[in-house]
Amino acid sequence: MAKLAHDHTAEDCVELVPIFENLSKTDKETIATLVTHHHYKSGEYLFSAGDGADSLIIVAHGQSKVFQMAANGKEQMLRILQTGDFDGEAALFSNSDHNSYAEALMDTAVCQINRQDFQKLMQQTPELAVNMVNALGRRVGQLEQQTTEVTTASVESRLANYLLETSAGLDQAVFTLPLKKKDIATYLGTTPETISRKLTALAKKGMIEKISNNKFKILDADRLMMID
Amino acid sequence: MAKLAHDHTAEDCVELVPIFENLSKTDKETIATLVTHHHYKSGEYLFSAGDGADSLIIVAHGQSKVFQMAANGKEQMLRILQTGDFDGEAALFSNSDHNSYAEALMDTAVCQINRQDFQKLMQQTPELAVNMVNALGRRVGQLEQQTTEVTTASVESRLANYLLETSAGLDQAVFTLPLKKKDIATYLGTTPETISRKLTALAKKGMIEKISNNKFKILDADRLMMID
DNA sequence: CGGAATCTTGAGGCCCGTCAATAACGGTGG
DNA sequence: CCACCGTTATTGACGGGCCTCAAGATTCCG
Repeated sequence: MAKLAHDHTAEDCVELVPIFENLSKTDKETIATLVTHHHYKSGEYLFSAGDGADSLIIVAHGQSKVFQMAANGKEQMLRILQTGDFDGEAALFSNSDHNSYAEALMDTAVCQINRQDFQKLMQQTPELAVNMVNALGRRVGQLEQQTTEVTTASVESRLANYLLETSAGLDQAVFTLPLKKKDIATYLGTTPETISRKLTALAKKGMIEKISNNKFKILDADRLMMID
Repeated sequence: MAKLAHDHTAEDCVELVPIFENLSKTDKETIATLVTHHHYKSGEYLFSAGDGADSLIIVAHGQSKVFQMAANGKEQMLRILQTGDFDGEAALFSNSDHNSYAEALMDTAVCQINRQDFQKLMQQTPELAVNMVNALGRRVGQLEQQTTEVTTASVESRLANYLLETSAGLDQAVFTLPLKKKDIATYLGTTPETISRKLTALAKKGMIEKISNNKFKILDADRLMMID
């Protein structure tokens, strides 16, 4: 069989994912047998609020956004799922529904493990459970950070931090924003118009340089960090 | 020894706390030997940002608030620790520091378990690790909810929800707010002045009745729920 | 190349934060 | 029990940050 870009086997999934790290070879093989695969094209939904949540989802390849929809129709993005990330705390509890949506931002391959299988796995493999505890602990920390920033810092400050993090993650001075302005906006709890305005404001102050509408260069990281 | 209000033994702690539920008697006894106790008076700090985080903290009795301090000096409350709640995802990782503060709102008794002991416990007792995964999963859900509300809903709406939740928790029509306005404010991501104003606004609209400055009665729960 | 989606820019307004002064509360000690 | 003082709450005036609405420019992708 030809090796294609979307050709992922169960073993790939298990190898890729941090929560399965440092498990024994036999454990990994067991897990591989329990995993099912799905592919989603850009724009398709991995799940929607109200869907029954009966499995843990792991992103093997690609990128998806997870967001909630408030009563007034506003979106709030909660996180971007990258390769190796998982979602499904909801899936851990019996009879719970998703309260958020996950939409593929590009073609995305995911692995799923059924709730019951996963619970059994954790019972049999304490290492796995400990890995989960660590991963969830990290996530709690991130969310606490996000909550605090969104309520205490100005949009300009949040945007500056976002730019710094993004460029650091991509590890290059000139970088392309990986998201549309609308998505950046819901991530930072604001609107596309405001993002647009603040970006030109930062450029005018000489902290960043605008190469194209979604390509930027950090000019003065120190000042970006100090925006109130 | 006389039985005093603050007279809690290690067994009490283990019995009280959900994450130790459905463990075997011998497991619980083992845990009891690993636990140390501390008492804090109202206003004292259980820990502060920057402190080394080397143990998991469990509230055996009392109430404490956990909050972060933003760069500009603003507080953001993250949660209230009640009897049976624990904090310390930070404590799960080696060499990590607390990034938040915990202050006792009343006299509070806590149990602590050393990080290494707790990690070992989870390895030996998969049940415990699974309980932790469930507790952290629930917490992730709460935080996602808090993030979404704080960015998408108006202060009036957030306050209305807070009143509904609080009265539901206390299970009585007339209820006393368990927090000072300043604390409610940092919890909802606003200011005491705004809380004050919104409360009188809600009263003026006939949705609540103000009995005293911190005693209220819900008059129209349906309308409270529908505030945009 | 053409249409749709995204982005930009402007004008206007409102929610809410800030500052400040007064009032109410709560605990303490005489 | 009351006077006292620090903390907390209330109310007003004001301003600013950001959202909304709308129109035009640009980009994207088939």
